[in-house]
Amino acid sequence: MTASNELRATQGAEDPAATVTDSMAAELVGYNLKRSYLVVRNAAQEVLEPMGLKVVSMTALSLIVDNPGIAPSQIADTLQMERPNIVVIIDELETRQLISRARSKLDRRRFALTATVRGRRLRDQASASVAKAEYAALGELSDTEIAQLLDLLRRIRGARD
Amino acid sequence: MTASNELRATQGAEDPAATVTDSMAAELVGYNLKRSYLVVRNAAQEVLEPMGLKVVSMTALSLIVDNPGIAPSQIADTLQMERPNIVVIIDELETRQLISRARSKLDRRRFALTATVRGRRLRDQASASVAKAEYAALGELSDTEIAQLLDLLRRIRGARD
DNA sequence: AATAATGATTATGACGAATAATCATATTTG
DNA sequence: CAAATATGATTATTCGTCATAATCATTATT
Repeated sequence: MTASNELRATQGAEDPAATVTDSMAAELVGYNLKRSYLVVRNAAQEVLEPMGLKVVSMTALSLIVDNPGIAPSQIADTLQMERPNIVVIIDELETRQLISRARSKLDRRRFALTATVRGRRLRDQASASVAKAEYAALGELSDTEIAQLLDLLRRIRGARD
Repeated sequence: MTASNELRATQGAEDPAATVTDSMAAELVGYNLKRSYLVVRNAAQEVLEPMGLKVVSMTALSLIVDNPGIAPSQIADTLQMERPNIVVIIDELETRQLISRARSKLDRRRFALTATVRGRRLRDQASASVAKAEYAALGELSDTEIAQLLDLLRRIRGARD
C-alpha cells in the first residue's frame, strides 16, 4: 500500500479515477493463491479445449494411463472429489473411447479402468501442451523459482491432507 | 514419485491397497495451486462462518472500510467479479447494517458505499481472525517462506493482469 | 435534442461440486 | 449358514459460484 493510496482512501473514493486501496486482500495468502490459480488454470484450459478435454478429465485420464486397472473410487480419493462426479467424467472418456471399463475380477463391484491406445496418445499430447502452457503463464518466474513454488505449495497441502 | 509407486503402476492397480501414481498432477503447478488454495480458503471460511461472513463478503466489506464512498462497480473491478454478483453481496451487507448505500452526489448513477461503525468493527475482528487462521494453515512454513510465496504468487498474477 | 455510454439491477443459465437414495456385490457376525 | 452391515457405482437432485442478457436510470456525446 502506497502513501498516495492511503491518502486517497482517507479522502474518500467518490472520485472514479481514484485508485482503490485493497490493503486486506492484497496481503492474504488465500486471495493471492486464488488469483494465480485462475491465471494458470485458464492457460491450461485454453490448450485443452481444442482437444475436447477439461482440466479434470485430463487429470483423470492421466491417472488411468499411469494406473491401469484403477477403480473410479480410487480416482475420487486421489483427486479429492466425490464419487458421483467421477462417474460422468469416466462416462465421457469411455464414450470417446479413450478408456475402457471392465468389471474387476477380484471384486465384481469395482470397475477396472484402462486407457486405450488413443487415450494414451491424447494424454501424452495434452500433458505436453499443458506443461508448455503452464510454463508460459509462469514466464515471469525462473526454473528455480518454479521449483521453490512447487515445494511451498506441496508443503501447504501436505500439512492438512 | 517413488520407485515402488512406479512398480505398482506398471503391475496394475487392481489391488485396492496399491498406492496410486499421480505423476502428472503432482507435477502441475495448477493442480498444486488449487489444492493449497482450498486448504487456505477452508481455514478462512471456518473462522468467518460464525460471524455470518463469506470470504467474498469479508473482502468487499474490507474494501468499503478502506475506501469510503467506493462504488459497486469499483469493487467488481478490483475483485475481478461481475457487477451483478456484487449487488447481492452489497445487499446483504446493507441488510446487516454493516454498510450504508447512498447516491453519489457527483454522479447520480453511482452508489457511494460507506461502512458503519458495526461494519468497521466486524471487519477488524474478521481480518484478525482470518490472518490468524491463514497463519495456522500455513504452520508448516516460516515467515520468510510465506513472504517468498506471496512474492511468487503476486508475480504470477501480475504477468497476466 | 437524439444517440450512445455507463452504473445498478433483475432474471436467468452454466458449471463445479456435494448430498440422498438406489442397486449390486462383499464382508462381517450372530 | 443367514442376516445384517459395508462398500462401490450410479442416478437424481441440490447448492453455490459465477457469467450473460435484458432493463432502467443517469450521464456523456454528437
